[in-house]
Formats: sequence, C-alpha cells, structure tokens
Amino acid sequence: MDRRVTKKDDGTSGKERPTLKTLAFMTGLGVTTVSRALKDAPEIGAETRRRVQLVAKQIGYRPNRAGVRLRTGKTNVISLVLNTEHELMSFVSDIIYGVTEVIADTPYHLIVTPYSRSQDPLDPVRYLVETGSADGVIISRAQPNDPRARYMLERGIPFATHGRTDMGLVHPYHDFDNYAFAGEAVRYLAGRGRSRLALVTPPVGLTYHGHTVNGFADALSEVGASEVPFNTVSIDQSIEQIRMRTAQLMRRKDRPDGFVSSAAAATLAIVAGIEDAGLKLGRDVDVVSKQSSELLHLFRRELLVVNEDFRLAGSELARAVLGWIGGADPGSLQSLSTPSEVLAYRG
Amino acid sequence: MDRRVTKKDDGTSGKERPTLKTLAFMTGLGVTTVSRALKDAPEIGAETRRRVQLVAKQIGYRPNRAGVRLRTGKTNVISLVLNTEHELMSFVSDIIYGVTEVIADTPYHLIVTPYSRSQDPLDPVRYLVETGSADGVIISRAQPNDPRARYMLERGIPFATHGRTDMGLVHPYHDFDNYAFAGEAVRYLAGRGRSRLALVTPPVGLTYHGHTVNGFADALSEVGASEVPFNTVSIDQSIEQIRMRTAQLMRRKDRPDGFVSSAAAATLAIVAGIEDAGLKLGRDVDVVSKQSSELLHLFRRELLVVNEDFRLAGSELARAVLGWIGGADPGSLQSLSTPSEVLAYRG
DNA sequence: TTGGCAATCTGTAACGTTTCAGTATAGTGA
DNA sequence: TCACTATACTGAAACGTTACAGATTGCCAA
Repeated sequence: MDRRVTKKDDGTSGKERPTLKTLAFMTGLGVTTVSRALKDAPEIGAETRRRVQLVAKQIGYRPNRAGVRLRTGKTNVISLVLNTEHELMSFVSDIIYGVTEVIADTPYHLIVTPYSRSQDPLDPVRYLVETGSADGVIISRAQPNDPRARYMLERGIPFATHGRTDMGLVHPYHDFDNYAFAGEAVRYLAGRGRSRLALVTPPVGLTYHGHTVNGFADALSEVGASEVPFNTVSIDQSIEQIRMRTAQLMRRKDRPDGFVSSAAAATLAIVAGIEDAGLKLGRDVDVVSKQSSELLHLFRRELLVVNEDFRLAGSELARAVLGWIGGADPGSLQSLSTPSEVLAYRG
Repeated sequence: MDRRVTKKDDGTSGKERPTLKTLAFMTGLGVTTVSRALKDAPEIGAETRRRVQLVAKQIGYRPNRAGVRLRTGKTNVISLVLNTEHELMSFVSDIIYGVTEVIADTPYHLIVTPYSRSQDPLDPVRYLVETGSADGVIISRAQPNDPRARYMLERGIPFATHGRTDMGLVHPYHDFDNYAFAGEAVRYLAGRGRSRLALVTPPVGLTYHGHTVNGFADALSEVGASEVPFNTVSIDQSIEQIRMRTAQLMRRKDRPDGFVSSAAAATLAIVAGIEDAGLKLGRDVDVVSKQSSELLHLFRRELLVVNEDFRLAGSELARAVLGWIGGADPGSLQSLSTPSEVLAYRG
C-alpha cells in the first residue's frame, strides 16, 4: 500500500502527518538544520533553534519512530519479560504501572514479552536481542546464576533484574530485602511467644529463595526458635497443594506454631489448611506474610503482614534501565527495598 | 552513532544481522526478488521461492521492523490501553496474558499504554492514532457513548472494546454477560430464601453498569424480591469506603439479606463490613460475587461465586483486533461470554 | 588585501523494506 | 522469420531520520 498523496511531498499537503520536510518547508530551512535544531545541537543559531521548535510545537510535530529506529537503531522501547504462569497476579499489574509511570514522559514505549512454562526463559530474551526489538530489558525471577543476565551482558544490551544474581557480574537490579523480611518475621513471631516456625519459601532456584531461607535460619538461631521443616511447599505451587500440605502438617503433633509466608496467595492457602486441621489463627498459630496489596487483613484480621511494593519495583527497574541506556554506571543502578515493620491489624 | 562496519554491506560481513541484501547476495538474486519470494508472490518461480526461503530460514533472517514500518506504515503493534488507577488487578494480568497468547505466533508486539485518573481517556488513544504507533488498539471500560470508539471509527483504526458501547455504531467487542450474571445471582439468592437484595454496582458511566442494574432489576421483579438501595457504593471505590458503607447499611433494621457484588475486591470489603456490623455470612446474609481468580472461597467458604475469565477476554479481544486488521467484518468480531452457574463451596 | 577561521547552514547518502516500472528470456502463433 | 506474450527476474525510488562532508558568510589577524 502506497500512501502518497502528492508526487513529492513539499510538506504542504496538510492532512498528512508533519515530518522534518514539512518543518523545513515551513521554516525555509534545510531538513538537516531542522533536525539539529530540534535536538538543541550547538551549531544552530539560537534564534533559528527557537523558531524551529516553536513551529514544531505549533503543528504538533512528532518524530517518526520508524525513521529514527531505522537510521539510528534506537527503538525507544523497553521490554518487560514475564512468565505467563508463575508471576504473581498483583506483580504483573503493579510492576507494569510502575514502569509506565517512569517512562510516561519519555519517548519510550513498554512492550510485554511473555514466555510460558515450557519455554527456556532465555528464549524471549534471545528474541529481543537478536531482533533488536528493545533498547532495554527488564526481567523478573532472577536466579543466582542467571543465563539471561549473562547473555545480555555479553551482548551489551542494557537490562535490569527484579531480584539479584550471584555470578560476580555487576548489573542493575531492584530487590526487596527478603533476608530482612524473613528475619523480622521470625523475631516478631518469637516476640509473640512462637518458637516452632515453618517457612513457606519462594520458588527454589530463584535468588530470593536463598535470601529468605538464610534470613529465616539466622533469625531462628538468634532468637533460639526452631524450624519445622516444610520444604515440600513453595509459593508457586497451586493453592490446593499448599492447602493440603499445610493441613497435613498441622495435624501432626510436632506442628509449627508460626508460619512465615513469602506471598499473599500462598498465605490464603496456608490459612485454609490451618483451619482444615481445626486450628485457629492467632490462637494456635500465627502467620506473618508478605503482601503487595492491602487485602490480607480483610481476609483474616489475625494475619501479620509485611508490605512489598511492586509498583515501586517497576519504577526502580525502569529508572535503572533508562539510566544504563543513558550511559550511567550499571553498578550505581542497584537498589534494595527495606521491608516495613510487621503490621498487625489495627482497629 | 553510525553502526556501519563496511562501507557498503554486501551481506558478507558475517556478524551483522542478515537483511534482504544479505539474502540477495547469498542467493545471487536481486533484493526485490528475495523480498517477493519470501512473501510467496506468484511471479516468482517455484524453485527460486523455495531456495530463498530455505536460505532465509538457515541464516535466521528476520525482517527489520523499522524498515517494514517505515515503508508500509504497518507497525505490527497492538496497544492495550489501561487505566492506571481503576483497573482490577487481576484484570490487567489476565488480559495481558490472554492477548499475548493470541499474538504469540504472529509478528505482533503488545505495547501497554496507560492513562491516569486525571487524564482524559481519549488522550492515550489520540496519541496512538496521531503518532501511528499501533495497527490496532484494545480499550477497556467501555461506555454507552464512548468518545474513544467514535474517534477510532472516524480515523479508521481497528480496535476492540472490553465491554459494549451503545451508540448505534458497530465495532468489535468482547463482553461478559453481566445482565445474565446479575439475574442468575438474584435467582440464586431467591432460591435460598433471600428477598431483600442489595447490588454493588460496577462504576457508574460504564456500559456494564447498566447491564448489571437491569439484570438485577428484571430478576428482582421476576422472583418477587425487593431491592435495598445501595447506590452510594460501586466497585471502584476504596476498600475502606465500601466496608464502612456496608457496615452502616447492615446496622439498619431494613438491612438486606443478600448482596450481589460485581467484583472480588469489593466483596472482601462487603464481607468485612457485614462482620463489622456483627452479622454472619451465610446465616444473616448471603453474598454472590463475580471473581476472576479462585480466591473467594478461601476467603469465606460461605461466599457464592461466579467466575469471569479475563484471560479469555484478552484472547477474544486480540483475535477481534487482528481479525479487523486482517480485513474481516467488524460486526462479526463481537463476542459475549456467558456466566457460569453460581458456585457454592464444595468440600 | 589575503588567508584563516568560527559560526551557521545544507545536500547527499544510508538505514531495510516494498512498490513501480521496467528488462531479458523463452515460448507461441502467423 | 517476425511480432507478441507470459514468465521470471531486476534497479531505482521512496518512506523519515541522522551522520558526514561540505558550503557560505562574516570577521579578524597578518
């Protein structure tokens, strides 16, 4: 389909979207001059510059993305790579909003690149890099030895990870301090007289699984509480699985009197399992859980919660990627978010 | 930044991404022939065609999006326009996955275009159309008289709406049959002996608000139940607001003995309000609620639920937009999803 | 006056693709 | 043999942008 209206667009055809040529015609300048004037190049006279920018604003000139991208290779796109099965629901929503918030007044667009359970997590990243579809990439579910991070570092494409890696390679990340979270949770439970604690871990293989486990273990020995092993369960299992396993656990006589849970959805299942076993939350057992939206206290007011802000994570990750694209030192684009105190229901 | 390696790429420089020129060089054909061979043009010899396609596959040729877009105007992008404040959490996540599922084996990318409370909902749509940033658009929160739909129809850009409009204009949509949902809910409650029902409506102004209200009203008179007005509340208010208003309502002596709620988050607040007033779910009052993930039965097993599948919505919307882009009749790209039966907790 | 230089501005080419307007070759009918 | 046509292919131009390598002007030092 050829959309031409006149044989040779002199920029006067009105209806069409204005281009540099349109601006050049209107200002009586050359296309090159207009291009440079718009990006404040120093060799353009101050008045010319102002004039061009004024006209551009007046007629609503917007650079053609395809033109820029073809010429410069710059896509003005950042891609968020998400697992279609295992991401937390609120995570997806909030992180997207966090990212869009930051890129709102930049020329960047956000594309969502999904991958499914069956795929190698490296696939979508490889696709993005090979096709040059984005200037920067955000990935979640970071692993200690993360092939995606390694790959992108090799290829020199800016990226940021949600969660840290542990490969001795430096790259931007944003992470929630899950070591601190687990520690706080244990100390809080100990403060309420709980001494036999079970941990519902993040998915094995992800970096923050280790952080959480360590924080839990270190705090346990600090307060002199003991762990009730619950290794068969992690937060990306199905609600039914977690519920069933929890009920099983709670029917044993060496059952825990406290839980630390790394995700709200898992917590719902844990509570259901506890109640299936005929026990009562707050009396027989306490549960400290992370949550990303303020819903757990509605669910059971006895729940003890720590908030994790995924929207903040999205913003930080976007800032990090943009920073790296902008030439900043990747090592300076790392942030760690400190957990709030454990919150009990008030009122 | 100029990324050229050789003065004139003859397609042999190896490291660079292959282009049509590379293929032309390798096959000994002209660039034009290669281009046409790849898209099965009839005037290319059958053997040549196969040969070109083989080589292309071998070296992993991928058309350059910027090149195509610049030349043809086709972006191979569809944009999902979302409100950053009012969308339901699960909606965002599920609809995105639904869309990506459908476009997974097409050349399309999904970009997320957000707008905030303070903005005119038309803004992001106008931006997309004016900058030609997408071949198709998906919008949510459809209104009976929707300026966005009207605008896109005028501009001739393919789109689909989540929810119907009511302007006498035909365009693709996917909708959940909220009239049927509200009706089912009322009949179910009536079947349990409930006769004084309150409706927690969708946001006023959206089309499905009307559908829900009508379904509710029609079923009420059908079963001979009465409505307890609860117009001060709708599902996009804050949890606290809904909770407080519900508690107020439930302390009155003419309180309802049944609720129909259009969203899970609101339902949590309603239940909290009910319990704040010292009443018990299932005994004093029943609540039928829509939900999009299977969590409400964990929350209170007495809740009665109807499932709405947002992932399906995403898929249907994507299919609709792609269909329209592909030249299908917009009127044939409309779908309505029928609610499941009301589900009580089993087991 | 001349040469040099700084300050501004400009034309051309190129990014990768598709469309247009051909060209070359072989085959057909007279 | 010739004109004609169908088949298979091709180069050039264009989409909108930026980088490169000039051009033009005015001013100043020599």
